Amino acid sequence: MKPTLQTVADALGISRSTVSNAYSRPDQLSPQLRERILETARQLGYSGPNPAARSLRSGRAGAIGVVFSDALSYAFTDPYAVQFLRGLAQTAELYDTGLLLIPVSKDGEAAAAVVNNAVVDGFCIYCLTDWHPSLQAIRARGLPIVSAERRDPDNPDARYVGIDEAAATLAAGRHVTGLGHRRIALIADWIIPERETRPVTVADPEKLPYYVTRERLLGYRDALAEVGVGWPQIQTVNAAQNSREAGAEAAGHALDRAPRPTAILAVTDILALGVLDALKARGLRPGKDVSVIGFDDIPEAAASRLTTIAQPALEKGRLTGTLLLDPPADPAERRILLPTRLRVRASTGPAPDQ
Amino acid sequence: MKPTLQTVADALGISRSTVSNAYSRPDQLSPQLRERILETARQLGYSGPNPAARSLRSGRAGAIGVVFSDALSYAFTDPYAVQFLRGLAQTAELYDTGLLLIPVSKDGEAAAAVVNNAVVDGFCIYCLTDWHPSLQAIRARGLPIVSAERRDPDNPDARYVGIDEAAATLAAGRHVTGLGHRRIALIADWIIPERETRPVTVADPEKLPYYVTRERLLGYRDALAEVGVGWPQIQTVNAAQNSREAGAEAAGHALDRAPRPTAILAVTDILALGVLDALKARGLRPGKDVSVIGFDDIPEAAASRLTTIAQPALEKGRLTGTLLLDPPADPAERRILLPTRLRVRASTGPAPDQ
DNA sequence: AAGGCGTACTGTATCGATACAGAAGCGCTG
DNA sequence: CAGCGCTTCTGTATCGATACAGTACGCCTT
Repeated sequence: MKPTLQTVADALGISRSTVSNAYSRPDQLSPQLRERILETARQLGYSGPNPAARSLRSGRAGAIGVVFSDALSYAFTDPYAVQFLRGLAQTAELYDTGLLLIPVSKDGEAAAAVVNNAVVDGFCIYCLTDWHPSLQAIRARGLPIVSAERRDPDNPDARYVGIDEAAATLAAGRHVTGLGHRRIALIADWIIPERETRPVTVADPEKLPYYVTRERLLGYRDALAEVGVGWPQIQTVNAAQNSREAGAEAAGHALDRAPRPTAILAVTDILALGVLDALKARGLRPGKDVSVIGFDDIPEAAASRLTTIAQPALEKGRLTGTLLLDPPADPAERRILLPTRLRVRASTGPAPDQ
Repeated sequence: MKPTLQTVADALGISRSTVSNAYSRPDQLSPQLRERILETARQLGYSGPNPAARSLRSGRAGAIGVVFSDALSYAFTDPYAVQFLRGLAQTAELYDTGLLLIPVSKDGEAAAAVVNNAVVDGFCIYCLTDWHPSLQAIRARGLPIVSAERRDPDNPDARYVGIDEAAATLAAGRHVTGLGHRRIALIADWIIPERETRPVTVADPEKLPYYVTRERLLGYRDALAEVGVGWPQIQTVNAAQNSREAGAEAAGHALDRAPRPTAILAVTDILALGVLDALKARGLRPGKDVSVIGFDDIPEAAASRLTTIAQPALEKGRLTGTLLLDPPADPAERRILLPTRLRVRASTGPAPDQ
């Protein structure tokens, strides 16, 4: 039989409450008694209050849940996501809090079940499509939620840390049009719910379901519209997932078609690196024959000389943690928009003469 | 007031147990009643059984704890660690289980507190020095433990997934001595408990406290002994941490000393990449002027043409998860040794004539 | 009609702690 | 020495569920 608080209390002939205080509120008893209690506990092999019981009674969990729409393992494949998580972890550490990574890749019922089972004090949501079934499960829990992405359209007061996605790609788009590019392809994941890499026709980009993809494409749309390139003239290719391979395959669809686009704009660096791979495979020179832009400025982007939009991923993670664990009193400070910056490197250059 | 099981039961005039069964054991009641219960719950805004209460009563937590000795954020910086976690996450996902990342960077008491607060069904331990204070806290919890590293010296029956570290570096060391190298420097983190980058003298490598460093260095020692190079002749440099920068700095200590070593063997790829940086900074050619070996075979290793020892990190993670969540009945199968492979690339070559 | 059996549901004990109100002890004041 | 306030400890109610034994009842045997 595992020892409990009661076991220790009985061994010393004192009250259970006092033993509890020895662990949780050292100021409530004399140091001598506390030391005696801890010593006795050690001898009995009692390892401290049962976390589940403590959590039930106190209402605190000592962990925050991190919910990802994709397979949980995705969290570890994208350097941007890794960087974000690192920031979040840094804050969590400050507050002696654990990070519970929650997989929600399954169907609705299973996803909700996992969310409902999580012993946490709050949720950080991240890369969730607007319609994801786990979202309503998360809301139903009634715990604090911080979006690491966007203002909650249903609840404008909800906390979030984000960037102005559309403004970022607007600037990048202007860079490209300024270089004379007019024949342009856009590559993104989650344009369509299906996981297929293929050209798609998007009637109205405002209606795209996944926030990040939608906003970034809208920024590019607006930049191109400024120079008279209408949305229907822009080729869009869906990538099955956010991976280098999918990016390369998607780029293939754009490149192996005449006339070839002079610029390919991807919504993430991972996809853009795939585009560079596709160029290389075809003997095309980035920034000369075809210009390429990514998003995130992951470390590999600099090494590959990829023009991209930098966003402060680590800071985003840190602030997300702060909003969750120690939110500022002023509600206005609970909504944070971080700056982005266009990083021009060798992968963009003047549009080639045709 | 948040609704509870009782609220729902009262609303329907049925027993609390039945409502509980509707969620946890659907086979115990008729589908019609179950549907009515779930519907009522929905209307009352009841989001399912409270996880802490459920966990307390049932004894199950639906999460496994992952404990790191270093700052929690370290988990996300080393590609090897990331790969391992990915594998672990894949298995966790199969069992609808979350992954609780536990920071144990603090002093003993704080580290133990965090471990004792974790609502988990088991622990995966990983990169913990043998003496780490959280270790005994983890053991005291009495939950299943899987080491992602090594056989537990105190309990040979304990589950683990590991590799034969010493055999791996023995093979790598023979590769180096076969190329004629005799003047050799070893670079490792955790040779000494202090976080300082500097040359150190290790009287007896068998006594090094950190398992991985110890075993890998012992393999190299044995390989060198085979060609008559004794331990005292080998230069050892401690790296303050497992980072590229520390690797470069450590390599500096070895390189800026006459006579210069012809081979530098590092215990991780991250450190070895730093060594390559240091060579570059000095105009030295890897594999010609100085040979370099790493360990892990992270993706960057191939890109940098680094000779290294590959270990199946993803598989290690997956199997660790399986041992924790669904251990094989046969105890012998609970101890797994995975294969490693020497990957010879351009960073090693014949020892230069002097 | 008595007996047996399976299904569907109920009721109570219990998981292991914390919250909170209250009691005891003790030194100090006037 | 009564009265007060402080510190230290006690005792009971409670957190929200699950386990498990037990009841009720319909249906089939014999």
